[in-house]
Amino acid sequence: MRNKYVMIYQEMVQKIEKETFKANEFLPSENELAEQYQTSRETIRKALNLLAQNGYIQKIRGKGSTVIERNKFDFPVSGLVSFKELADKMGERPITTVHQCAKISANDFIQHQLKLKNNQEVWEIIRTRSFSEQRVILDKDYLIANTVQHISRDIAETSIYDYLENQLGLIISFAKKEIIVEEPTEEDRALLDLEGFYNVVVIKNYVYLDDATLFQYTESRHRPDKFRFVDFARREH
Amino acid sequence: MRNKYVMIYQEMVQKIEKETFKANEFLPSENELAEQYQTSRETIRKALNLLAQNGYIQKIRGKGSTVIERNKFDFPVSGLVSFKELADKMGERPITTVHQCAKISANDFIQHQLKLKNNQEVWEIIRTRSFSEQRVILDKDYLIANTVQHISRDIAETSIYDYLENQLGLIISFAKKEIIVEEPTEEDRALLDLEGFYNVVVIKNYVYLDDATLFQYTESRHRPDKFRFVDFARREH
DNA sequence: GAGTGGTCTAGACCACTTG
DNA sequence: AAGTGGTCTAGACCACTCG
Repeated sequence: MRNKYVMIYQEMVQKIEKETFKANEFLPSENELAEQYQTSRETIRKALNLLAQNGYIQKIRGKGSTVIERNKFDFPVSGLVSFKELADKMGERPITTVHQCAKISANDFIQHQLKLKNNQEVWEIIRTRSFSEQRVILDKDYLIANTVQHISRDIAETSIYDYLENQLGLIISFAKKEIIVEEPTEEDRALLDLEGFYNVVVIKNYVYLDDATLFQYTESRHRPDKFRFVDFARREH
Repeated sequence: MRNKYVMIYQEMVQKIEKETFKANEFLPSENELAEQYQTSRETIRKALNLLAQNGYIQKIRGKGSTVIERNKFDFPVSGLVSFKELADKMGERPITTVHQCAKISANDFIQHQLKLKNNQEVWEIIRTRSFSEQRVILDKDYLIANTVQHISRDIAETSIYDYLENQLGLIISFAKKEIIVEEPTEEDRALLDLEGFYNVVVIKNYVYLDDATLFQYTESRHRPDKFRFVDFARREH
């Protein structure tokens, strides 16, 4: 409802998903779109750039913008998408079990990850996710207690992000992720169903707010058969 | 030498890396930069948007743009970066061994991956990468022969991408990646040093040209201890 | 109220593709 | 030559932060 170019972007996403604009066809030209939407060409171009960034269209100089064929299920949209997010989109909701949800004094490891001074407090939340009765993902979250005053078990069971963004009004701006493979720890063995598996895939996630402060460190530890990431990336030139 | 905003972007990247602009400090305002570079504010904004997208700066409304602290070694720059790319940046160049480099008729699997008709030809290139005398990465590349007429063993040994972009003038535009963990195949066991390992990490990569045509499918198969991906991602709002 | 980044405009010139 | 997307401009108004 706010920005014109975001609204145009969203409207065009709809048209692509509803196949008003079909894959491999050309969109109307920028001048035509500017006319249709009663706006300037630069505003249309902002909308088209969003579409291109998110893998909906490919712009071709001198010709026009074509709709990229996308496999709805394999490549849901833009950017890095984890197994849990993919499962959510498919309607397979995991069962979440909260093992720990408490304010603690950060240990050395967490101090280092979150660049904290001595004895700062953090919320530690440890959860497992089960699909078809198998505990396959272990999520360990650490949030700086100065920024997040309180988290209840209920919130941990539903959605922390929803709480942070919609209740507390925090704005998450960017994240740095690292993906590696490790041997399971004793904790992994205890909390996940790892019989017959020799590795876990670990996604380390450093989350920043809109003032560029680091406020959360997360480790998401996956059983390897339930790990899958997809990514759409434009090449830099 | 080309676009003003790209030149400004590159110049500012230099200044950030040389710490003329230091982490957590504010850049000059957009108006000041427009003045300095003798250009319009919109052009400056294009440069700043590139910096923001690539994780160099964070823009804060009403305040200014601050330089994001980046761990040079852990998070080299923007987007998804693989183990091999990370190693390259560290100056640890792997030794490449070419096992196969031939034009073949696509089998069912490759036909499906590259969405080919019957009996189309592809270049099949199979290579291993060794670090410290250990063969840890197996790269299997398939390129549509209509687009790429010829590839020599020499090219496969050095850089295919350099050849495609600089010699053939192909423009690679975007890619879809999928990362999963599998049990090693017999081929993996034969070509990699996998003693004591039970998994390989597989990165499937679908590469598209600037006219949005799919022209390459790659599988990069990593020994799990030599797999590492890092990613910088902005959150969509 | 002064300064910041965010959006939007109307117009210009360019490089590229196609008939 | 006409149409396309790519760049650039100079100016406008807005929402936000901070003293």
